[in-house]
Parts: sequence; structure tokens; C-alpha cells
Amino acid sequence: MVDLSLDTGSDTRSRGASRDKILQAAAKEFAQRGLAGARVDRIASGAGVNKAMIYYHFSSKEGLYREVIKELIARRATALSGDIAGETDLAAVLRRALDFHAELLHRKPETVQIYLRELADPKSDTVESVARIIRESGLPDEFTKMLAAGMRSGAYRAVDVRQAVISFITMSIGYYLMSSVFSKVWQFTDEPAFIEERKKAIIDLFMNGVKAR
Amino acid sequence: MVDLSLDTGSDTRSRGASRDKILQAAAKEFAQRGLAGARVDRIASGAGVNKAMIYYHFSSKEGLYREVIKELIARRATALSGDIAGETDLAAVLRRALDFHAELLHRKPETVQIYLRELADPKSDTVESVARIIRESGLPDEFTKMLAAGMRSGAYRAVDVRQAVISFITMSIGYYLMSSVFSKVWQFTDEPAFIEERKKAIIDLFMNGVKAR
Amino acid sequence: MVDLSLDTGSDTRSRGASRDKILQAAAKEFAQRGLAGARVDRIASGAGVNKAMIYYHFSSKEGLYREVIKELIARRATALSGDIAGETDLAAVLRRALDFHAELLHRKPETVQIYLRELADPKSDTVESVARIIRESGLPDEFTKMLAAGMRSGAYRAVDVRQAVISFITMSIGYYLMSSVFSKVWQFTDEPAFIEERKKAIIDLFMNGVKAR
Amino acid sequence: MVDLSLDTGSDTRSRGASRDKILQAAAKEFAQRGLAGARVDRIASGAGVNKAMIYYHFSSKEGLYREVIKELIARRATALSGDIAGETDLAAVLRRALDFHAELLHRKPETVQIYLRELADPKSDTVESVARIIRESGLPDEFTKMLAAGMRSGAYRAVDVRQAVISFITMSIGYYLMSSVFSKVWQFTDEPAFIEERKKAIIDLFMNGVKAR
DNA sequence: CATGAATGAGGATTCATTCAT
DNA sequence: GATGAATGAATCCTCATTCAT
Repeated sequence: MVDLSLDTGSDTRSRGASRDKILQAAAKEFAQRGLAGARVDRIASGAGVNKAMIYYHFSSKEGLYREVIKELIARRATALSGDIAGETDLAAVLRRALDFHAELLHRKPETVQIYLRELADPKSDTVESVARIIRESGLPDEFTKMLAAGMRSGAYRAVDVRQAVISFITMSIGYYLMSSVFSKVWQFTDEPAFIEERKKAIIDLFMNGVKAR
Repeated sequence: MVDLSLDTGSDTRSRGASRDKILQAAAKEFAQRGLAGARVDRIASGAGVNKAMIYYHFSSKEGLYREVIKELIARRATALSGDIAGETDLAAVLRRALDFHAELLHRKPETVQIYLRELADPKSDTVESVARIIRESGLPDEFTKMLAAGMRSGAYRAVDVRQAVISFITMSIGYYLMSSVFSKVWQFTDEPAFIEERKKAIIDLFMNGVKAR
Repeated sequence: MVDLSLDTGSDTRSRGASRDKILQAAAKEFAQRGLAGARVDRIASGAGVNKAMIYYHFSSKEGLYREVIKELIARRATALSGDIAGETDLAAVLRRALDFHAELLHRKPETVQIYLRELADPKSDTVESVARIIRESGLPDEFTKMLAAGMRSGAYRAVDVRQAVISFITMSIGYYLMSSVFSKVWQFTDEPAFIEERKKAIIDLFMNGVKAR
Repeated sequence: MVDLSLDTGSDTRSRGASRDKILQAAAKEFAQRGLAGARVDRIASGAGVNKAMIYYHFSSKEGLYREVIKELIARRATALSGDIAGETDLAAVLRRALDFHAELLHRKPETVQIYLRELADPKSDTVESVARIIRESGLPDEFTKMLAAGMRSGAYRAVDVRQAVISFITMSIGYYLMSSVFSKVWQFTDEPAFIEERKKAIIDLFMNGVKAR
């Protein structure tokens, strides 16, 4: 499976140690408060470094934010590309995607928060690049091909393919986006276990939903 | 059907046109930039009033924000409660909920943006109250009852009811939350039409997904 | 004679009272320390206003500086244009110019200091605009015409006209530029009187210097 | 003639190439931006050395500035002292002084810029020391003596001696101070040639201006 | 000598909020 | 209701200077 380890590169020994501490602290602050609400002082003290170090390593608060985005989203999201290429089974493709989403959005809780804020920002180019990543990942195409083939062969019912893709993506990602609400409605005790069940439930509902009768 | 008219409150007999203009402008500003990123100056000039007027009508920037939230989310969301009570058919309940989500999140584009930001805010009590509204709306309970009944009667397959509810909600709401990405991947030409198709597609996938074979 | 009163306009009653106080204090601060050395805090307390008022009235420290320049140099310097037009006598032209320089550079001591710093700044466009003002004032042309005419008529010796103009300007303005040194070498007791003598001495030396023998 | 070679000091046997590079870069930076506007970083990168090296060689930014002043002005200016002592002819004294000013202010363009800024600084002790150098150079005394003698002998007209000295100094030095303006008014093509002509023109105007008729 | 990293004390600018009219 | 002017408390960022190596 894809390695999505959290470090910012290979040089986390002492070269750039404080740079990394800043990135960590910044991710947390930006996730919790957003770019506008984040305080450089808070990031500095969170990272245990002098405020000026932030400007030594990054151009500005916004530059730091961009770097955090890059580390947290862009860099990790691209990892999926070409990973579903080999699969021939629709259910397997779904599982790959589900695992990837979990990996991407659940390992680092900050990721979801930042992603939510980016979704709300009309000027965000993160959204643009995520869209590009999705397109280039081949998921929609692969999905479409498999569904279409299954529909031709009579294995699947006639469904709107685009809607199906969207339904799958929303079921998978939507959970992470809204989990703060869900967890208040149902109080999950064991989230990791819940997520594994969720993956199965999504595959189950989706496959049964499209399968011919 | 639920009345979700756009005015800022039914008790606003003539409590000031400028108060409303401020609320409109504030909703837009908060949606685009979030509470921290919003500028009182910008809200004032957006509303075409003097900045001091905002403090004449509202206690503070945060007070104004709370008021916007109340108008945009709380007030409208509560409208659903007791509306699905009468339904006996699962598909009809789904449709009610889908219509409600569309009404709530699509009519005013600001709603989604603010909602996204609230989801990202760990201190948000909007999330709390939305959770409460969902609980009190009876949707999960009704849903659970109907699914359980269907499973007992053999009409539906044995599925994890909680997961099913979540799958439905994410399919429905998830689209609005992520539509900025989707619209960049697929370029919808006619969104209202697309949303109507989407509702059907969700019901179709869900009902087929749970129906016994 | 030209009115070169110091106020920034006609509305110095209470409309823009603090704006004017800021301009006054800023002129002093910029004169003493230069743009880079000036402190916004010092300007604010010098003007007896809140620091934020500076940004209410001016775009930035640099914007304020430009405004000061405009008030102190550009606006006043343009006043000379067309003022020497009527003169037919070379000595009278000299006197006009001498009076103008005194008016411009001696009334407000800050003017010289700021002018000196602008002369030292390779990126200054004040220097550009002063050059333009000189050109458009007609002084060099008038001067040239009169000297040339005098040379043709035999009243004046054959001299390099351009050098003569420069000699005159440097004698007149150079004194103000270097007066801080001169006053340390000679300790003038009565400067206004000294300046009047200086004007006469310059005319005397110049006219005798060019007159035919 | 006076040795005004450009090296940064005769006692710099091999006291480090980087020290000199720093002084060069610092002179440029201080000339262009002034003490307050100068950036230590920029000086360091201009000199091609690490910023800390500056503090290895100099006590502080201001200490470096003082050193630059010493090299550029004080050290070179003192060279004139006692050089005009031998002259008996007024015109020869003028020429000596003109050559010295040209040497001092024209060889290194930074000199004029720094000098201009010092003239504008009310706390400058460079101005003080230049005044002292002028006094001690004997130029004013020599000048005065010669003019007075000429006036007694009937060779010169009765003029205000102090004004005459100032007129001469301003004609000579004033050109360098204001050359950035002059060059924008007239666009000199060949500055060295122009300066030689200027020297002659100054002597010509001055001598004719004081000579008895 | 030389360097990259670090720091504290500012310094410019912003911004929510209030006041006088 | 309505406004222009005013303010204090941040907040981002800079910069001279020092330190560890």
C-alpha cells in the first residue's frame, strides 16, 4: 500500500528540525483556526521556536500556510495516482479508494479541517488542484469504464454513472467531513473499528445498489 | 412543504431595512472569509451603511456572526422537525430529507460555506446544535424504525442501520459540501436539473442497495 | 510677490485639523531622520494624535512622505513658473530667482533637509520633478536669452552660458544646502540679514563677472 | 599633488580582503539608502560575505558607518590641509581648491550621497568635522588675506570677503551636490570634460567678478 | 575566519470598537 | 438613525545582533 508517512521529507534529523516543528505547529493552528484566525505567535510558541524563525524559514504567514497545504494535501494526494491502474474488479477499486481516503483524511486530523476550510474558500486553488488530482488519478475514468462494461454485460443495472461516482465519493469522504456532527449524534466508541465497518458498508450498499436483479 | 423563504425573519415587521442589508452583506462576507477573516469595514460598505451602524444594530462582530448563523442555519433547520413524522414509506422519507437538504443548502450558497467552516471549527456550537436538530428531527429514529421493520418483514437485506443512515446523509449533503470540487471535475451545465437527477439517483441507489433480492 | 504660505489648503479650520497636524509633524520627522529613519510613533505623538489616525488619513508611511514632499516642494516650487516671464533685465531676473529660492528653502527649514536627502536618493522622483519644474519655469531659457543678447550687444563678455546658469544656481541654492557647515565655520549672528546681503553679493559678483570691461 | 588613492587605508597591510569588501559594499549601501535605510543583510551579500563577518570586523552597523565616513570623507579631506599654504596667487588657490573638490567628490560617487545625507542630519558630527577641516585647511584665511591684500592694492573691487568665499565654495561644491538635478536638465554627454570646463568657468567668473575695473 | 541558525526588541499596519455630532 | 473621526490593542513582519559549530 501507499506509504503516506507524515514527515516532510527525508532530512528530519537536525537539518531543518525547527522548520519541521513549525510546520507541525502551523498545521494544527491553521486547522483549528484557519488562515485568518491563526496567530503567528501561537504557531511559534507551539513549535517552541522564536517567532522570527518562522520568517527565516517561510516567506510569510500565507507562505507558511501554502507550505502546510502542500505537505498535507497536495504531496500526499498525488500518491494515489496510478495505484488503482492495475485493478480489474470494481469492488477492489472501491476498496482502494476507501483506503486511500481513510489514509489521507483520518491519519492527520488537521487534514480534514483544512480541507473543509479550503472547500469554503471561493479563491482557494487547493480545490482546483484537488480536482486535478482526482481527474488525473483515473478514478472517475476507471470507475466509468467498469460500470459501463458491467452495464453492457448485464451484470449491473442501468444507472447514471456520474451520479454513481459522486455517490461513492460522498459516502466515503463525506463521513470524514461531517464526522464531528456524526460523533455528536451517535457517540462512536471505537472509531478505527467503525471506519473499517464503514468501508464494508459502503461497498456493500454500492455494489448491491448497482447489481442487476 | 416547509416554508424556507429567504427573508431574515418573520418578526422583522419594519425593524429596519439597514439591519437586513447588514445581515445580507455579513452572510456573504462570513461565507467567503469566515469569522476571523471577515472585516467589519467590508460588511459595512457591502451593506452600504456606516460602520458604526453595525454596532448600533449588533453587539459585536461575533454577535453579528451569531445572528447570521441563526438566520441561515438554526432557524431554517428547525423547520424540518416533525415534518417527516407522518410518512410511512421509506422512499418518501428519503425524498423529504433530500428536498430539505436541497432547500437548506442550495438556495443560499452562503449556507454551505458557513456550514463548512463551522464543521472545521472545534469550538463551534453550531455543530452541536445541528446534531441536536438532527436528533430531534426524528430522522435517524424514523429511518431506523423503517429499516428495522423492513428487515424483519424480509423486504430489506440485513444491513448496518447506522451505516445506512450515514451513507444516505453523506450522499445527500456531501454533494453540496464538495460541489466546488465536483463542478471543477465535471462542469455541470444545468445545476438545478442535476440536483433533481441526483435526488433520484440517491433514492435509486439506496433503495436498491438495501432491498432484499 | 508669490504667496507661499504654509497651510495645506484652505480648509484648516477643523476639517482635516489632525491631518494637517500630522503633515506638520511628519515634515519635521522626515527632515530630521529621513524616510527610513522616521518613526510613525514619533510622528503620531509629535502631532498629538493616535498612531492609527495616520493610516486613516494616509495610505502608509511612504504615502505620508509623498504627501509631505508634495506640500513642501512640488506645490510650492511650481509657484515660480511664469513669474519671471515679464522681466527684461538680467539683474532683475536674478533677484526674482534669489527671492524665490530664499522663500522656498529658508522659510521652512525642513525643506532643505528633505531636499538634501532626495538629492542623495538614486530612486527619487522628486529630483525628476524638480528638474522638470526648473525646465518649465523658463529660468534657464530666459537666462540664456538675456546673456546671449548681452554678449551680442557687447554688454557682456563671452562666457559659457550653461556654466553661468549653473554658477548662479549653485551660488544661490548651494548656500542653503551647505548652511549647516557654513554656520559652523563663521557663526552668523543675524541670518535673515546675512541672507539679504548674500543676495546682493551674488548679483554683484555675477554681474561684474559677466560684464564687458 | 595630493594623494587621494582609493584604497581603504594605508595601514591595511593585509588586514583582510573581506574587511575591505565589506567597506566597499557598505559605502555603496549607505550612500544609496542612508544609515537608517541601510540593511546589514544587503551589505553582507553585496560584499559576498556572511552577515556575521561584519560583526567580526566591525562593532555594529553604526560602527561600520563611522568607519565608512572616516575612509570616505575625513581621511581624504584632511589631505588638503597645508597644501595651499605655498600658493601666492589667488587664481592658483582657486584651482587647488577646485581640483581638491573634484578629487574628493567626483572620484567616488558615494561620497557626494553620503555627504548630502550628513548635511541633512542635525546630529551629524561629520558636518562638525568638515567645518573644522575647512577652518584648519587655511582656505578661508588664505582667501581672506589674498582678497584683502588685493583690495588694498586696488587690484580687486571692494567686496564682502566672507560672501566671496561662500560664493566660491558653493559654485565649486554645489555642482556636485546638485548634479543629479543638473544632469536631468541638460543631459551632459561628457562629464569629465564638463567638469574641467566648469573649473575654468568658475575661476573666470570669480576673478572677473572681483577684479577692479 | 566563516557560516547557518537563532533571537529580542522594535516597527509598520490593521482592526474591532467607540465617540461626538 | 446616521456619520466621520478617533483609539487601543493587537498582529504581522523586520532587523541588528549573537551563538554554536
